[in-house]
Amino acid sequence: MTAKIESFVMHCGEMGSRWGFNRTVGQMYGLLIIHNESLTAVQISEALNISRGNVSMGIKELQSWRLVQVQHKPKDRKEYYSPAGSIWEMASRVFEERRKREVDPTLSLLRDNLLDEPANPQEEYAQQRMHEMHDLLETITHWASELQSMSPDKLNTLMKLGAGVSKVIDIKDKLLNKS
Amino acid sequence: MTAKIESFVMHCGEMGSRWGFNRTVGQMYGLLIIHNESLTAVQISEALNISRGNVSMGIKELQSWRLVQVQHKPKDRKEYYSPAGSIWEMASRVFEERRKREVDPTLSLLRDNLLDEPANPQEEYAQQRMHEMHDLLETITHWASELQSMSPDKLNTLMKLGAGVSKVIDIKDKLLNKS
DNA sequence: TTAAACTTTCAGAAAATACTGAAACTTCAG
DNA sequence: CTGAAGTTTCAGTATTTTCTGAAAGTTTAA
Repeated sequence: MTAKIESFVMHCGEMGSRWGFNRTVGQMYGLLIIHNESLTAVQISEALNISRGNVSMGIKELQSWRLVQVQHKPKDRKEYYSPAGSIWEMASRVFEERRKREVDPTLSLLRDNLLDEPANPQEEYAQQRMHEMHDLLETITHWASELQSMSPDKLNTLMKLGAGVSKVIDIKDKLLNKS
Repeated sequence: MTAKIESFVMHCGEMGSRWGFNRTVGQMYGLLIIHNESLTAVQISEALNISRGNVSMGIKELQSWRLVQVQHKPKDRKEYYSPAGSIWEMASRVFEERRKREVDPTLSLLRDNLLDEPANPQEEYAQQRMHEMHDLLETITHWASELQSMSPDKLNTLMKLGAGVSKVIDIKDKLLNKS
């Protein structure tokens, strides 16, 4: 590993926990991303100086995020790991998985809590706030999944348009009102 | 605290670490959100059964996220804490702070790493990937900040439109091409 | 079958993180 | 000033999370 590659891998380690996994899992993922060939568990454990068992657990974790692929080579029993999909897909999956872990449970708790009638003024206030949270999270989640269903191309156009969408929507409204 | 309120507060605690802070900070924030009046440090520590010192640290943390406000009441030296801003603003701040903590450092590392020429084919490949990551993160960050600068109203319209934006943009393109 | 070449699991150790409570600090009324 | 009423800090402790390495499990070539 050259210095530059190492700095990237170590950075992924440091950021790991902020991205939703732990240090070694972050390093492993970073390594797989910038390495041009798929790697075996032993290669990973040597490159990062971690135990073989830890690599196994880390791969499992990355698989639960749908971020790694396993390959096999002829005449070779080892498993070869590489990142699953393009950079775009990776970002998309991290985003989606985080939504599942960070938002969905809350949405479901809020829904449950909002089912019963408030028993006193304090609960009424609490429910109001929960209602606001629920609606906001719902809207955002729904929107996010719509965006993810768009083609990368379209999405790119949209993003490049930036706050300009607002104008485009205004134009649409005007057209509709005229007719 | 009634059972329903408690369940919400405890949930915030459990989710705390996934949202970027720790259990008690999550609970504290949950409590402040659903409580209709601002609370003193002692009230918080009693409600959550945590030490006074811990409350102080937690408030500091929440302040670093710009999520709590301090108030004072006449004839009273105590500090009263309440959530800063509407639910919308809270979501927006959490989003923004997370971007700062989770994306900005990586963007800056990538930028640095991309400054020097690759020294060998391996580094060349690595830089290609870093370039892709950089561009993607840059685009998303830029877009996110543009969105955040839009008024909540406009943003809401946009979100409700969902994947429908795509059609609106198509229409715009056709109009432009015709002229 | 067997055994070599792998992978996975998991109990216990190590490391990181969070929490307590007492001491230090701050502010302000008298 | 003084001291009462508050807040903050931080060393030490408790808790949680992560990591290791050896044992158990799996797969396959011969």
